[in-house]
Amino acid sequence: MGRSPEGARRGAWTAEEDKILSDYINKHGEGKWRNVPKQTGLRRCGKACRLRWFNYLRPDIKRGNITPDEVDLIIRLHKLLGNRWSLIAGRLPGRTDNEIKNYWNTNLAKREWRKESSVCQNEKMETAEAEFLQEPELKPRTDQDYDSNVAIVGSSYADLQQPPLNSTEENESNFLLDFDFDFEIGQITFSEFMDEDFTKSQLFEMNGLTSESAAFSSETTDTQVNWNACDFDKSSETDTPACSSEALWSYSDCFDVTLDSEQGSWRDFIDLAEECLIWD
DNA sequence: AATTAGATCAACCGCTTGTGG
DNA sequence: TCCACAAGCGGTTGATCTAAT
Repeated sequence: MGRSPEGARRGAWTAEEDKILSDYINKHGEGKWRNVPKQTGLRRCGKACRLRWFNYLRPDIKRGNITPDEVDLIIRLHKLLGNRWSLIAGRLPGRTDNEIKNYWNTNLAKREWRKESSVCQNEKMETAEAEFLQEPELKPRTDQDYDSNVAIVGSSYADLQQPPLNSTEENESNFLLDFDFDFEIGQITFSEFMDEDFTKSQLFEMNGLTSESAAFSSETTDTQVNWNACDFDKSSETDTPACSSEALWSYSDCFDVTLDSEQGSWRDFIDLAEECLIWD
């Protein structure tokens, strides 16, 4: 869609316009936004109607200040996802992508930038490297953890932080710095996700692929993984403790994560996963 | 009280993606 | 496979508010 059609009103919405739009959506449901102005008489383009509904009129919109918990989550999600506001908003019930984007640009971006710039460049490099290479701190599992539906991820993923056992210095570096994957999950358990999807050898088996260097993909009934140029090899493991969590991780969006020294470590990713599990 | 600068956020715009014929 | 249309997304704009002078 391009510019607003000739004659369409622009600028702030009036209470009357809001009521007309709300009444229409409540009666007919969302969708067919182009029809909305025609059928309601609103002098707004369909796109503007959609935006107004999603960002302001929806009944489940949460009003009021962003809480410290939400701020923390936004920062962590942004670290992993970048400016993918819609994805970030999807993990903050009642918040819109526009709201989060505005909040980031007016509050957090500057704060994060100041934090970043206060660290000496050399120090920063050392810290990032140290964090990246650090062993993950595995949380002890307790009954309370299960009761509160907090997912505790076991040591099955700890191995993911390790370079391939037979790695050379060169591909170890690639593993740590250039690991890149896309995945799309319908609804699987976290243990399935961790134990199955991250096993390159299994994926190769599933696809009958043999080339270590080729990009490859796997499709099962509920999981799709596209994995590129990964040097990870888990096949040499003899004992992989099962992940303790049986919580479902429901995540229907395509979730792109690039794990490199700039964006974060495996630990960041696992932290994020835990956040998701707590909500679900 | 008036002016100005900076902050905020709703709304807009252009582009991309998804879908159906 | 192509095309047209609808929907979604993220960057940007500009009106309004607020604090400082």
